[in-house]
Amino acid sequence: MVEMKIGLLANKSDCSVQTIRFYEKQGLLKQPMRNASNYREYDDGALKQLTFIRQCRSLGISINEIKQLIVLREQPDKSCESVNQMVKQHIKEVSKRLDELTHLQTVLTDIAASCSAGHSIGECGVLKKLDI
Amino acid sequence: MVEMKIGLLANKSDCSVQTIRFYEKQGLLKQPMRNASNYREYDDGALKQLTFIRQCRSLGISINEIKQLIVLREQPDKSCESVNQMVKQHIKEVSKRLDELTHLQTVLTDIAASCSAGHSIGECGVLKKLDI
DNA sequence: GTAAAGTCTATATCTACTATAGAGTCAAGT
DNA sequence: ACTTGACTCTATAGTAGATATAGACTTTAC
Repeated sequence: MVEMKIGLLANKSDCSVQTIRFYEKQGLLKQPMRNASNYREYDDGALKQLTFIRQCRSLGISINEIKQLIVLREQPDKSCESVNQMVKQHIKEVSKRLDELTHLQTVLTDIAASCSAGHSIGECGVLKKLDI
Repeated sequence: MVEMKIGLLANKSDCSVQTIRFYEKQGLLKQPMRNASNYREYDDGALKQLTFIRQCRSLGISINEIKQLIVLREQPDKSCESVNQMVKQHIKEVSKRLDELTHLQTVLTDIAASCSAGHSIGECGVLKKLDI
């Protein structure tokens, strides 16, 4: 398929129509051609670009970082050091978040276990734990 | 200490001054007394309340849920079932997020490992992986 | 007396979307 | 031809949970 309108692109990319327009406004997707009715017309290149964006987003790469990656991709001769740094940084952040959530899980589980027999707010073990 | 101004409360509660005012506007903290200069004057009860709020927030409990908890706490005779439900729900969500992040970690690690020898954008294994 | 630090309100900014209103367009069915 | 529903358009507002800023006032320390 050579051309498609925004709805079909949304289908193909598992991305809502509004999000596509949002990415365009953010400068992640370049402005597509418009047909006689002012409808956006996309080609397969746009689908590729959008797929790249979604892949990055699913990895927790921010919109600003994606912008940088898009610029970098146009300069094949430059060093890819910053790309590696970005990925390593994300690994660090994810590790940190994993640690936090793991700890949170134990705390929440402990709190849940303290539900007392009476089941009234006044003697609620859960609320007592929340109160530190 | 019987009374304190917002800066000291912020210190004691590990919470910024702006955040305290924000919680007040959200209805989590009741409006404190004001001194002659219109400065907020807090007592230890406010500190306790704020500590409760921060504890809940650190557990991922939303502001709206905290509002509900605050209402519930005033009714000691009612059932604490909804409190338990809330905690259980959070445990579920944290579990889900942990799974997601664990998967993300493996994907990111795999991508990082694909950094090729050349270290140029053009042959960047990392960027190639991002391109699906 | 003056300067720094603290406080006040109101408003804007952040991230990444999501939702809505109101208008225009297009294709299928009757 | 007409209508109905699905699709598209723009512009604007809303979400969560803060965080930051501007401009004015007050207090505190020297």
